[in-house]
Amino acid sequence: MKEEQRFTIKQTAEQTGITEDTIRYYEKIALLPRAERKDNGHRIYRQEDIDTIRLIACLKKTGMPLEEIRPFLEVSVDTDPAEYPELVELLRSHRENIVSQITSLQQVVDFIDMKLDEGKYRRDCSDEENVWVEPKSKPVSPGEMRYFSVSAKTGKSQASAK
Amino acid sequence: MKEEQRFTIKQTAEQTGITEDTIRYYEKIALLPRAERKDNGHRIYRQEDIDTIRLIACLKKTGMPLEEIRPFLEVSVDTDPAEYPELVELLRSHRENIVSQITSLQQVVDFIDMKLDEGKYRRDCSDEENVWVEPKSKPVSPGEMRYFSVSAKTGKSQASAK
DNA sequence: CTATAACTTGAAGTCGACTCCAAGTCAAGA
DNA sequence: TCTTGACTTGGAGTCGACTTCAAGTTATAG
Repeated sequence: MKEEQRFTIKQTAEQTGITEDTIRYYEKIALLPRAERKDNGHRIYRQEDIDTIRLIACLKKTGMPLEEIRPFLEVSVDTDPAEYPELVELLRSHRENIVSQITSLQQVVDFIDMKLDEGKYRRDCSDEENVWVEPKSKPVSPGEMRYFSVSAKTGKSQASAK
Repeated sequence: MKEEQRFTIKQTAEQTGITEDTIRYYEKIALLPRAERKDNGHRIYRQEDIDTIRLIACLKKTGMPLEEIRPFLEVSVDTDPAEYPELVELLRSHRENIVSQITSLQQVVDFIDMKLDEGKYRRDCSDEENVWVEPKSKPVSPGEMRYFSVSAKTGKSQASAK
């Protein structure tokens, strides 16, 4: 009934944006489970594996080191996290981290906005007992930061001003 | 009229959360300008320097590599960025990066929330042609992500479940 | 039959960002 | 005077995360 699609490592790399080498590396350090092999020894991946790799990529983007990603992969497979209270704690705690990271990022955006539309003073950027400059303009153009939908622009800009 | 306060490297480290070694390292790679010295050769820092170091810390938190931070420090001192159009471009472009990073983080928060309040399915996390699971709960408890004020909790949680 | 492409493996190399070390200077206290 | 502490320097070492390499296998195309 189900004819699940299989992918080569190359296709997988293309779909996830993670290089073949890196995928093999993740397998080597057991971040990914040992992939199934064809008779000739070549790795094969299914959609599920691709999702996992994407999740890794996503967590990595948030600056999470590989070792911290590990437990997330366990919880993310099929488990009901309620059965693993320590994992729930982990999730909560990382959620806090991320929310605070978002705040941090938001401050940088504000800093940039401030610079962009006046370029005068400058304030600090600590997170304890935070004294931030008064937001005289928009905190972040509210349309741009709609939580969902990345607005199909390729997103990949790499600072490059000579 | 102004009696500007000076700080030792130790005090500076304490105030910024960056270690002395790292501060010296930043000076070594010229991310920070060579600090003034006392007669005995000891470094001295003023508030301005501390602000700069805090800015570095803040940008680092956003995952920006040191080399990319460099141009930000130039613009951040006293310059009106309008005079440096390439810097304006850099700022805009990094702003885009960050906004997209925030979206990415937001997705992780959503993933976690989803896991936390059901732990059933699992969706991917790519940013091109993004198919995200329907947000059945709050996108991120809206109070928590108030752009300003990190709500004086120490913010420093480090995943640690045995 | 041979060459090319797509993979495999284990091991070594690279790079960014620290982090540590050894040796030295200087000032103040017991 | 000796010791302690806070610093200085240059250089070496570490660590995470790749990235590259060399050598080998297998499948298909010319």
